[in-house]
Amino acid sequence: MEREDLGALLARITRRLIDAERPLLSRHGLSMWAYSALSRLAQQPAATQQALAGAIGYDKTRLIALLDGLEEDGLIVREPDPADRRAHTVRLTEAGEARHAAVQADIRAMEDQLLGELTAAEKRALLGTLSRLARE
Amino acid sequence: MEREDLGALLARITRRLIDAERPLLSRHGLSMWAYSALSRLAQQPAATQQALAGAIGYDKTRLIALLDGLEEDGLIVREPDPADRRAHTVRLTEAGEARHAAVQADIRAMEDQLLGELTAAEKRALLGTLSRLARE
DNA sequence: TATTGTTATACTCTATAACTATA
DNA sequence: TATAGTTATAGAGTATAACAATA
Repeated sequence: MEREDLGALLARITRRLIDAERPLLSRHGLSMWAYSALSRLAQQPAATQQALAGAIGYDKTRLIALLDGLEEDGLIVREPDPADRRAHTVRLTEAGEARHAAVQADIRAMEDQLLGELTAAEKRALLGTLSRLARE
Repeated sequence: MEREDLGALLARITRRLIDAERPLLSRHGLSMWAYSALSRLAQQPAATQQALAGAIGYDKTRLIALLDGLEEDGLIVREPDPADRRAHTVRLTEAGEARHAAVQADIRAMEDQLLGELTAAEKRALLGTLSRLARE
């Protein structure tokens, strides 16, 4: 059995993908973590900043500065939760939704090119299996 | 199309895998990069340290301290290349081979458990597709 | 007493430049 | 002059602890 470790395979592919995403993101003025937060918020607003941090696997203390920047750019808004005044809800603005959609379109195009050599069935199988593994 | 970005999927799975590997590696007294270097050297010795750094995607300046530690532990040996006395070849010792084999066995077992819910055919398809994507 | 958001601090990791010895 | 290995230094990224406001 001369195969590579699964972790080594995934790490190499992930690194390639990140290298390809970096210039796309920087062209839109976003860091990787900023895009990660926007993507999460595009699915659903966050009830607390801590929940958002947990959802994207980021640290709550580092999230502060990240959200500060996104808010300054008008891409998100923080609003105090009337029910619990310690907490702040976080949601995308219209500009934030537009920015996220534009970046995601670029990233999907890049991914499609990378997966170009796969057949449609292979692509479906890959994405399906990865989704299952990620969900657990 | 409500799927997640490929990069986001891969990053999540890779992080899960790394979290699962960390305790295994530390039980064997190895860092992630140390294991990465041992894995590469188990495939073939390195003609130069720079070649090894390139092969595992690490920085040549950071590789120094890593190899210092591995050499001190008796897992690798550096030998000056008689043909070019600037260069050092790097290869595993017997102890290095044994250590690598032991760690890899643990990691493979963990991976198999993680992939446990997949059928044999799905596993083959996944590893095959990932290998192709990693190779390019 | 516990939790949310926040700040400050220390620590680790990574990138850059420069040195030496060879070629 | 260019390259392999090395060292030193600066910068970015990350983790830990502590604080104020609220529950």
